[in-house]
Amino acid sequence: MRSPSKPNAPKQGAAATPAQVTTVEHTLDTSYLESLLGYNARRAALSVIALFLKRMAPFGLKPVEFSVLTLIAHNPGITSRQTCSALDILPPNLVGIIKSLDQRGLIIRKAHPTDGRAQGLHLSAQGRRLQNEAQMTATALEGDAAHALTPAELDKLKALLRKVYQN
Amino acid sequence: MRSPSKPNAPKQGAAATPAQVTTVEHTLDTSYLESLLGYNARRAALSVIALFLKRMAPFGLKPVEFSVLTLIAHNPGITSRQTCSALDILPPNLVGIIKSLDQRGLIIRKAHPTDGRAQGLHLSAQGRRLQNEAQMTATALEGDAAHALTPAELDKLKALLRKVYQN
DNA sequence: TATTGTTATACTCTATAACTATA
DNA sequence: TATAGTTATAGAGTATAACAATA
Repeated sequence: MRSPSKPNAPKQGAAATPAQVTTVEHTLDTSYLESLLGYNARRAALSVIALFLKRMAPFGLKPVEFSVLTLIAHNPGITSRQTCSALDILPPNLVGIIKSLDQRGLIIRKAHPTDGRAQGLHLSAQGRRLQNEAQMTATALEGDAAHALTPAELDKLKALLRKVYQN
Repeated sequence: MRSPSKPNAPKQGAAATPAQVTTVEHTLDTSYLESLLGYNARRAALSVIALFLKRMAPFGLKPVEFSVLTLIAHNPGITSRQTCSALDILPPNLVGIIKSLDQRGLIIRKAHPTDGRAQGLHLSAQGRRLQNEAQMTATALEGDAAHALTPAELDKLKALLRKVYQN
């Protein structure tokens, strides 16, 4: 997470000391790194995810688990393989997640109607309830994670981000 | 990485099949996830970083190593502790990075002028050359990572991202 | 022959506790 | 007493190879 411990950011009231700054003043030059898309995207993502983790803790859901649950909710009968493609997860790494959600009684694995190898994923009644509450929490979190942005700016930001990673 | 294997994205030419889609058509509904800031920020960050990793491989630099090297280049004499704060890295995790850069002859650790516990970090001549080339590569990468965006959109995106994680 | 779900496994990243030497 | 750098270590996340069952 590493959130509540960042006493950085150039204090505005810092009376411009001439040249030699021998004191413990954190007047570091990070301007170049802050000009890079990857650096900014990663820092922003970690910041939002830190808040996500805190708010989702009561539901026992980490980001990927929420994504999987939400994907199943909106696509009943989806297979593991499709879930992997959609979320860019490797199949071996999804196995444990699915197993965990299954053991918690949140999802149900049914035999696939046409493909004997695959299995369709569905939410249980309990899973539907939890996903519904979690989704409302995630939606409410949006404004808080980007409290420095106007709603229009937030929409613009998300649209630009999608243009970066889609195709 | 997980880049060269994403045959997702709703194909435009897909003739709208009525209702029952039993074929292996990946018409998954990911619209809700794509409405979330955290999801979009993470996907975009991973996409940019994947390209970064590829382009920086010739220099033997991973994102964090590049960040550390660049921070030292622009702030000669910076301490490990300051580096940790600026990049949101935990001290134990920086030790190995510094040690590696030192053993590669890219940085030099000098005794801190006033604090006997600390040590100032500096680039060697070789480190300066490598950082310079890597920085030019990173700058050139910007446009390619966000080829779907105009230069103005890219600037706007980075400004919005900074507003999310700063303060 | 190719694909789905799976196991086993390795490698990286991130996090906590505790030590030493200096302040 | 607090801080800088460090060690050791645990836990999460991410990656590859290989297998059985089915297509």
